[in-house]
Amino acid sequence: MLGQVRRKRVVREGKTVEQMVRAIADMIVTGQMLPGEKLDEISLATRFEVSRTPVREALRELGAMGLVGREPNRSAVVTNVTENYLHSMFEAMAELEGICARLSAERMTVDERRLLEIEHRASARLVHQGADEDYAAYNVEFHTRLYRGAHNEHIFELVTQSRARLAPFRRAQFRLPGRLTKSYAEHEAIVTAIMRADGTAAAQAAYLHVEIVSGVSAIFASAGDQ
Amino acid sequence: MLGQVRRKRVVREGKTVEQMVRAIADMIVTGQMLPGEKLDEISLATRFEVSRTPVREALRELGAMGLVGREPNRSAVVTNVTENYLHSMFEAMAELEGICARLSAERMTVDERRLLEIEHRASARLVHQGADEDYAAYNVEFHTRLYRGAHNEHIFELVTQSRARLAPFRRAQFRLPGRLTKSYAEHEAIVTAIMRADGTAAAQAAYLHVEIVSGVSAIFASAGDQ
DNA sequence: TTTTCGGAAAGTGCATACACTTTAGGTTAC
DNA sequence: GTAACCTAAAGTGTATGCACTTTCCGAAAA
Repeated sequence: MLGQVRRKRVVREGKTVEQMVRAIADMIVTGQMLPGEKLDEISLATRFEVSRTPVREALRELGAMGLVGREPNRSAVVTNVTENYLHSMFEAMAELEGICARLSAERMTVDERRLLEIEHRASARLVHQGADEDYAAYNVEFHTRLYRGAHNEHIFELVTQSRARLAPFRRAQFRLPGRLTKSYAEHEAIVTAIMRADGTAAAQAAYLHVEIVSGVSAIFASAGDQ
Repeated sequence: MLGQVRRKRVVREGKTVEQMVRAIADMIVTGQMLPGEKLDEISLATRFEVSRTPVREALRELGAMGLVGREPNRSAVVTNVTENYLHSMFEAMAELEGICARLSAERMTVDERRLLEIEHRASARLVHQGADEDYAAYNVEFHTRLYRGAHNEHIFELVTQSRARLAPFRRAQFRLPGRLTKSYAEHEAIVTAIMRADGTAAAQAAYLHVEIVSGVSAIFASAGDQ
């Protein structure tokens, strides 16, 4: 059974690296890999059953995305930011979400508005059930809707990218008692303003919402420091 | 003299890829390479006197930065965006600069404010001389000062990255007659607002400034389309 | 006991090799 | 003359090899 190496698809679709990037990014964003953890090329190569070459390319891309840090001649490391930088990311997030909310209030189509409101109302059930996992998933969707509603591709990319980078540091915010209910109320303010096409109010409500999340998450972030 | 291959530094500082990224990015941003142009790995490898391996990593990174586009089994291409996307980038830029200006108005130290004003006044000379090259260089500095003045690292990164991606499409704006003088006047409005610590006015002035640049540059962008 | 030093083991950086894909001409069929 | 096909050349995707660097650990020195 020597050399029985199951040649994975010999057809070249050029997707190997992309898949690895997604897989690794997901592990980082969902917290299966923690800030500070090392990512050595050989282990990853073994894990994904490829050679080091595509692994290196994936790490390079993750580095450019800001999810891992790289220094010459040493292993890539899941990005761990200073408290100061973390704060700047939350602030940036608040500003960006504010912009998205304002633009959404001004530009969302009738359908987009309707869907936003319907889904928001529906999320009340999750709050009452105290289903934090499900609410967290809904929450991601809610914010994505806001980003899309701004009808600006580049801003969408910026805010999405920022959110991914921030994700490893804001885990588990909904486990705090009462946070679910408050989050719902904050969403309510944003939705209402958007339905009224009141850009200023929407921006303000969104900014406040992120600022609160920032405060809640910071606790967890500092707890995870080494 | 066979195999006389001038071993480039045998010492591994791990900077090869980084240097190439910078070099290529610079060519794209300064317009030595135009949107749509192909970047084939072999030519680049020859040009930089390295093998394809580091070239590929550099291209991967440039791809993540948004400066080149990549598709499976074909050469990397200098990013060429749709008019729609270009518009979204300009709008994002205006929003981001608005934020930076507002935060600068609120947060710049006394020294930063002083320097901003002094340099701004000094740039009047370049305007009178009609030195568009030099003014363009100063202009980059001026905006960088604004980005830094916001005292937010992440926003600085976002806006810097966006500016780089936009650069290939806004070349030569200062060659339009009268643009230099108008640009100076717009800067003046921003500087004045910042000196007065009037965040709202600064944001508004900065937004307007970018919006005007956007209009001016769009002409060139569409002229460069293929 | 702690520090310092040496050297093997583990890991990164780049070159090279080769399989596979796309591209570009030229040739044949219509 | 044009369209369809075929094939060689050019180019990309990944594996492998080797030089170099970092890391780790045990032995010697303080």
